[in-house]
Amino acid sequence: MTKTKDATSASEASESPPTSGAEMPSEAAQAHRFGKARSAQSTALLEDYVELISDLLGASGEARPTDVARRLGVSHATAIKTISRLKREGLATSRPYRGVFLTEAGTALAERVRLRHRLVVDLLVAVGVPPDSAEADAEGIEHHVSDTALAAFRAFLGRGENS
Amino acid sequence: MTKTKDATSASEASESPPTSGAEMPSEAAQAHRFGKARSAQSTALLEDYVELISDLLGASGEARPTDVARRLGVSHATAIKTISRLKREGLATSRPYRGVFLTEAGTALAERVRLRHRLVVDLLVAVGVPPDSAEADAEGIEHHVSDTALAAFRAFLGRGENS
DNA sequence: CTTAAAGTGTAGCCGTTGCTACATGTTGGT
DNA sequence: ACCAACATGTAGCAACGGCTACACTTTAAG
Ligand SMILES: [Mn+2]
Ligand SMILES: [Mn+2]
Ligand SMILES: [Mn+2]
Ligand SMILES: [Mn+2]
Repeated sequence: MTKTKDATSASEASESPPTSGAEMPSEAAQAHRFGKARSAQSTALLEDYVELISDLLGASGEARPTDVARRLGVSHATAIKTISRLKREGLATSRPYRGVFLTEAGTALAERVRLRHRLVVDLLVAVGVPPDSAEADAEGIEHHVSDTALAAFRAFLGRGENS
Repeated sequence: MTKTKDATSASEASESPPTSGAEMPSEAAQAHRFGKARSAQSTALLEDYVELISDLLGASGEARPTDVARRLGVSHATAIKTISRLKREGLATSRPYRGVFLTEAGTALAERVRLRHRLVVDLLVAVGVPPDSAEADAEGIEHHVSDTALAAFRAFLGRGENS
């Protein structure tokens, strides 16, 4: 390697910590925030599946893996694998060739997720986002909105804790 | 197995597609939305790394892998592996034991991400979300806000295309 | 009833993002 | 100059979420 260490000669004089710009949050606080965002990501997929299955059940009485896959834009194999994760986590049930259904926990989650989805879309529209964009962005945003923020959204929209 | 097929006897009469509730979006549109949310997820991590590295460089002149790891709340091995992905994608450079730096592309991305982050926080606060919650939620939300929505946010906040 | 189409399930692959454990390099204190 | 502490890098593991390919079952057409 012949390490020509002296390469660092010119730049080592001014190692001034600028300290000028904006403050950075504490390490602990920042790590906690990033951790929350990561864990939200891990549940986002489950939430989308449960909400979609609930919609399909409500609209046509059944939720077949292929329909779920087509709506999500993934292969049926992927959908089936994720549905088996839903079952593992107690959110859904399914018997071979008989479609997917939601457990009580799954139904409750779907309800919460559906309300949250609508609230997020409504808030985006209320601040001026075009409806199509609002609907598209909400699909990702919804999974990262805390209950605290949801309450604020409701207040802003002039709804008293319902809807 | 002895498949007693007649088990489906009682329930097969009313296979009415309710069709009553809310309309569902078209399969294609919905799949497209979910796909966008998925791809946003895949860049979210890169965005957070780049923004954080930029912050560290601005605040102290250097961004060491261990600092990045502590701020993100992950192990240093994880941080190093992701940093190597940043390098692979042309966003960062680093020489062993010498810290991480951003390429021009990385710097540009960091700038965009920082502005977007601030805009999202400001909008959340403007609609009544407490600052701490706004900051925490923004960390996840930011990665799913389209340029269209950002423009609407700016307009809502009364800022003409800057900041 | 027979057969083709559609749906379902399984297996095996890959890339990403975590982790722990261990090995190696750098640096500061004495 | 030395050694201990710290930082960095590497290896190997696991879970997740994609995919394609193939096998099987159910449903629909004729
Ligand atoms: Mn969603
Ligand atoms: Mn949704
Ligand atoms: Mn973020
Ligand atoms: Mn951010």
